[in-house]
Amino acid sequence: MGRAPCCDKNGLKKGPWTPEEDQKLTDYIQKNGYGNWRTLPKNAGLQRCGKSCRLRWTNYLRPDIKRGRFSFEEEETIIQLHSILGNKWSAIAGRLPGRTDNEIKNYWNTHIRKRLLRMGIDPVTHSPRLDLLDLSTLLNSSINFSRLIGTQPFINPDLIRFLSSSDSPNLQATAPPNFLISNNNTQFSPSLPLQDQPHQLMQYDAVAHSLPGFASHQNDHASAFSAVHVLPNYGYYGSDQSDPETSTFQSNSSNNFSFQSVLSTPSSSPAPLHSGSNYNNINGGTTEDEREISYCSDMLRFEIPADMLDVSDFI
DNA sequence: AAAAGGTCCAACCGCGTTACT
DNA sequence: TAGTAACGCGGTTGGACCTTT
Repeated sequence: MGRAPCCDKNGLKKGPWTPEEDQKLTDYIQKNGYGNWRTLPKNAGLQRCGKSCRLRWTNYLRPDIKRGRFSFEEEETIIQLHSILGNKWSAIAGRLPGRTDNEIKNYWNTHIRKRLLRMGIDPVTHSPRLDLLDLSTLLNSSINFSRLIGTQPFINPDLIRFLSSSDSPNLQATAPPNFLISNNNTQFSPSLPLQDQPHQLMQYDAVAHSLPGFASHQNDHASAFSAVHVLPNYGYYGSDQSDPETSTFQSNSSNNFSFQSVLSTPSSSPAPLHSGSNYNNINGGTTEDEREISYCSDMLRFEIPADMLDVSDFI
């Protein structure tokens, strides 16, 4: 019944690989390929289990592995793919030639994740963190605008009560979604990921009003309304927010979200968003802080080639 | 110069899925 | 079809190295 045991676990070596072991593994795979990890260690004369050999090969010895610092474009790609795929490191690695899932995972946890946190962006949801925002500004702008256009408040009264209470110190963008109201009465679905929730638009609406970058709209509610309602699902990148024709995020079509709409490059865009001088020295000594500033200045406009972001096979 | 704290990354662990008998 | 092991993936760890005090 079942397969024969792949190997005798007893007596197998663990821990760091020696140069001799690396050479044995490399020589064997170059001659015979790596079709069967179960029998490979024995045939190659290694006191390792197949799993360890596979890991060593795929993460370190593979000849096509790209070494060295991640480029700015690679970082961007990782961030955007992560916002869509989550912690699907192997899927992300598949879009970054020469990079391994382990390498990307490590880089995310040690660099990108921390940078996003410093920028006030939740690295899990890729949303601005509400606990870092001025909540009174958020509430006032929302309520004042409601008065102006004569509609119901944008924010659920439950949210106001929640924010007013003293026991909500850690409110984030991941706060209970029932606090948010969609203007077309769509409901939160627990089975859907957060980014697919129809009311997320309204969540960004509220957040956007309190972001510094939206200050210029504070005295122009009409334009603020327009801009907010064409925001793509991920607040710091996407298509041209000022042009409703290039976005499927119309105020009356928040259920029409498609990954294609997020991933595709609007034909009306005259140039890649990162073609500016900010990105001319990406691999030539860009510091962590400089990268962070670049991210901050472009939080609301990100773009990468659509073919790189074709994730239809993961959905 | 040395200790403390932080960062980086290779490697291991555990679990879900797939393949085999 | 059931049982078992291999495979592949994401999460975590441990130690080497670096930076700061």
